[in-house]
Amino acid sequence: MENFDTVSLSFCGGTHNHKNCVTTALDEAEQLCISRGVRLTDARKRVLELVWDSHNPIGAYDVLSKLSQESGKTAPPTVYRALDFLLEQGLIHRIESLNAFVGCSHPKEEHSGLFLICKDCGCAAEVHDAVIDKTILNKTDALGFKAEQRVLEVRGLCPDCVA
Amino acid sequence: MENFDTVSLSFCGGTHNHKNCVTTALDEAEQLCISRGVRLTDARKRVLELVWDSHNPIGAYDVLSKLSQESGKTAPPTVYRALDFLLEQGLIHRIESLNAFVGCSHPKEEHSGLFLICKDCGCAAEVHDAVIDKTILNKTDALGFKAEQRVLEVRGLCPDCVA
DNA sequence: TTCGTTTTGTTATGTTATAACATTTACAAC
DNA sequence: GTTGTAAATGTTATAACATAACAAAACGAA
Repeated sequence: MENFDTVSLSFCGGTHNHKNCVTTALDEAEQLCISRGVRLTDARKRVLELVWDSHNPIGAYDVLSKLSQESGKTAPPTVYRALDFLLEQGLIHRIESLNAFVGCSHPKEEHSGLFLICKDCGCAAEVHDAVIDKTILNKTDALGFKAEQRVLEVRGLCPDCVA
Repeated sequence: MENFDTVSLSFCGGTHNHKNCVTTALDEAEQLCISRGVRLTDARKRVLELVWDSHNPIGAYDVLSKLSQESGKTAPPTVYRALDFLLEQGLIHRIESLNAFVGCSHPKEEHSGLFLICKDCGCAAEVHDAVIDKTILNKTDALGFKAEQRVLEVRGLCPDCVA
């Protein structure tokens, strides 16, 4: 497995051209879906783009309203179905504590990230740490619990908002 | 800090008299609220009892319907207010990935648990592990993120359902 | 007993998510 | 290219989860 000990979505202060992130993510998604033999339809791609466009985690109904603005009346299932597809393919993550979604920048391999959510600016960074993964797995194993999915979210203040 | 490296709510198969758990928890809650100078009113106490009575995590509206059965018409804010109070006092935990609540058996000290949630039987065990706490804190500190609250939930199969 | 605070009641509404079924689209087999 | 089938989308309705706002009651200190 590739080394993921990185902050994949930089904190809000990180000066990066988010447009590039989006383009790259969409291209990767396209390739990935082809290689998996699944269809990244226009609707799904557009939802993925809207999720990425929003720098911060975005709620399903916010995606819905943006979609409605550009395409006329749209109903919740349209959005939820696209989101479900994207979740299945690992192209986005759901932040449980926010009921919101963020793009994933390394969807190739299955993984559970650690999400650092700033209560002040609302930004969310996805972090990976093999030690954390191992530590938690050790614990669940020791208890005879067969772990399948993990939710790990930390709420607090990002470096920019601490300052 | 007391040693919490234990499974505080046993897995569903654990043969324990749950009624005792409930009684003990209610007594403790009573004492704790007195010592903190906050009021564990009848409504709050009853909600706490209902949460404990349910061996598995219980949703706010399930609490509501039980409350309505015994006390006549009850509205959501009644339940949510009680749940909020109990959360503030650390007497219950919220499971984000289930939108549900569980009693906490060691509310004296503030803590963030690890919740093991069985997708089969629906049981949830609260576990504590200082190494996990430290590992995660190390990571957030290293990134300059000031952690305040943590959500750590693992979904899978409990020992009984694996077998 | 009076006053201010906390708690509860009540009504309404906001937010998040899915069920169920009709229609359309993609695409492989012929 | 037509046709059959599966996948995807459209559409309507509703379920599930949560809070805002204001009125009334209960509590407890002065």
